[in-house]
Amino acid sequence: MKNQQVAAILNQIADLLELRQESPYRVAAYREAARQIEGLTEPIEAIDARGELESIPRVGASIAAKIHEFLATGRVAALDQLAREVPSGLLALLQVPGLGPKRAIQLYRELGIASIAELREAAEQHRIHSLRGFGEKSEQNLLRGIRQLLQFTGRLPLGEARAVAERLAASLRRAAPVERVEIAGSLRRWRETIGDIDLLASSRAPEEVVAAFARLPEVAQVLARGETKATVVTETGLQVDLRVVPPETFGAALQYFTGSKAHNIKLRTWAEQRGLKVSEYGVFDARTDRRLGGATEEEVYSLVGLPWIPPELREDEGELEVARDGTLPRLIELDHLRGDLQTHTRWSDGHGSVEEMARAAEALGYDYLAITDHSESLGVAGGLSPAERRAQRAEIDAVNRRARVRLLVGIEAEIRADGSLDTDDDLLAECDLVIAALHSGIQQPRDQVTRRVLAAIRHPRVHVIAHPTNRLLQRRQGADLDFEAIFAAAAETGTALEINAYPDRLDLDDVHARRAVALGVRLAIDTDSHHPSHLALMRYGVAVARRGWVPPEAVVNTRPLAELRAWLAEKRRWARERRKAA
DNA sequence: GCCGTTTTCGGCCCGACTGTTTTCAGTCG
Repeated sequence: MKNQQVAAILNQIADLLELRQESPYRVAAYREAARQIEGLTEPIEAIDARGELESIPRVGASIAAKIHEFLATGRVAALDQLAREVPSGLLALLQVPGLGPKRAIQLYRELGIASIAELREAAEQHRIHSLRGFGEKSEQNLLRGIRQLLQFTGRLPLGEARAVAERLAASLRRAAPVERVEIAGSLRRWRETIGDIDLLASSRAPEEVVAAFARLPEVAQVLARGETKATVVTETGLQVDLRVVPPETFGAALQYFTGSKAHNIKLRTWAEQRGLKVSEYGVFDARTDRRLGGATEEEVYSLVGLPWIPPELREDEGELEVARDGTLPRLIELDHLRGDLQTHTRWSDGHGSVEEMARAAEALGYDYLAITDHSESLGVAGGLSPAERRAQRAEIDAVNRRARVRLLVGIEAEIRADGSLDTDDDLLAECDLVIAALHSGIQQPRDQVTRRVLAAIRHPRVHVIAHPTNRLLQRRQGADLDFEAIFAAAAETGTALEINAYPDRLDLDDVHARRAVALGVRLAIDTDSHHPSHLALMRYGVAVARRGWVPPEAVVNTRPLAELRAWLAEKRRWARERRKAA
């Protein structure tokens, strides 16, 4: 699947066009197309083979031809041509915060700077401040931008950023005269990785709020500070933007700063067609400039003729269109979950006892909890031998006799290199719930690794496929699975695919979850807890599901225990019927 | 370069902050 490579090439063309100071709309066109392709679940090779590249939104004849050329030859002549005209190091300069195409070009033309190293050297030798449009401050800012780039290049996983943002918001509520403080930006949309934190506050005394924000102990450095907004860096190198607005415009501001950019552009364009103007200050009559509202987000959407749209959907992936048609999906919520289907205890590599896990589940109000310690072959994770598993079952039975929550006897079995499971059928038969997972050989070629997962899906005892790709966010690429085949088999057999809520995994991701549900696949949202406190991570899995337009009825662990058991029995019925047919 | 319940051509969201300037360009989100 070459989708990410194609997207990278289009983004590269956009960068080069920007450095040549081509039309910003042309530049944006390439970036928009790249974004669309990043979000596809289907391999772009398959779309190209059908001759349907132009059916992808924002891909027209010109970009389609370049994609086709790349897939056929591995090169794009237009890109090679551009690359010859623009020194390669200039692209790297655009990564420096605060340095855009105009000044990057100027630095190249006037000082011959074409790499980050040369930029740093020139700034340190004070050769930049005398250029027209630059000054002492610009020179220092460039050095600071370089440091920031080198120290903190990647994006932060959602879980870490969320924790920092919630702490900062709470500190600000205590330290400043604010009515409200909310997390906005991609964090409010629960994107899986976060570039920076956006906070929005409402207050009658914005300057006091900005001042208090700049003084928070978590703040290491203030990058910019005005009357109503500030940008700071935390001790951990994370950038945080605060914006302060009066209460009557809070809704419009929250809507605006939540994004996404693409969602807002379309919303504003639609508003304009209705004779309205939408900004972070409210909704206005375009002709008279009279303000029509904006105290709440509901008001903003309503004035544009739309119902309120949940932040997780605001990616311009069709949500505005279904909102207009009155067919927004009903999304799953944390409260819908009745239990957790993947957890580990001290018996394998977890850190809590069966009893402690049960208590934690009861504290969350769950009806049931599956204990799914690793099977024997996963030695690194302390997998259980058959004898240990029988001893564990006795312990689970004992806890079940006194606990309010119902513990299910489960197992996380390994999918071996040949697609078989590492655990005997009779042991699987003793379990209430069988989860199968890939932990090794995930870098196998697409066909091979897909065949293994398909075999597990078709195994008569398997109920759930855990973390299907086994990716680790920003650390390990997941398996290159043929998801169309996986979804078809999962739908046919009634096997659930997991959305693993553990913040390092989030696997399935939002895009695949949406496609799976569209094809009738059932999902399970599990925390994969290795500690009683991990059960609370469920909200990250719910966020992925919501971003994937997943309704509660598509998720098996929203069901009451009796209905969950009925679903568990269905798979065995499917297997029996299949045997009969064969 | 893309796109169309205004348009197949002429648009393409809109405002804050910084640092340099004496009214604004560049950058960012």
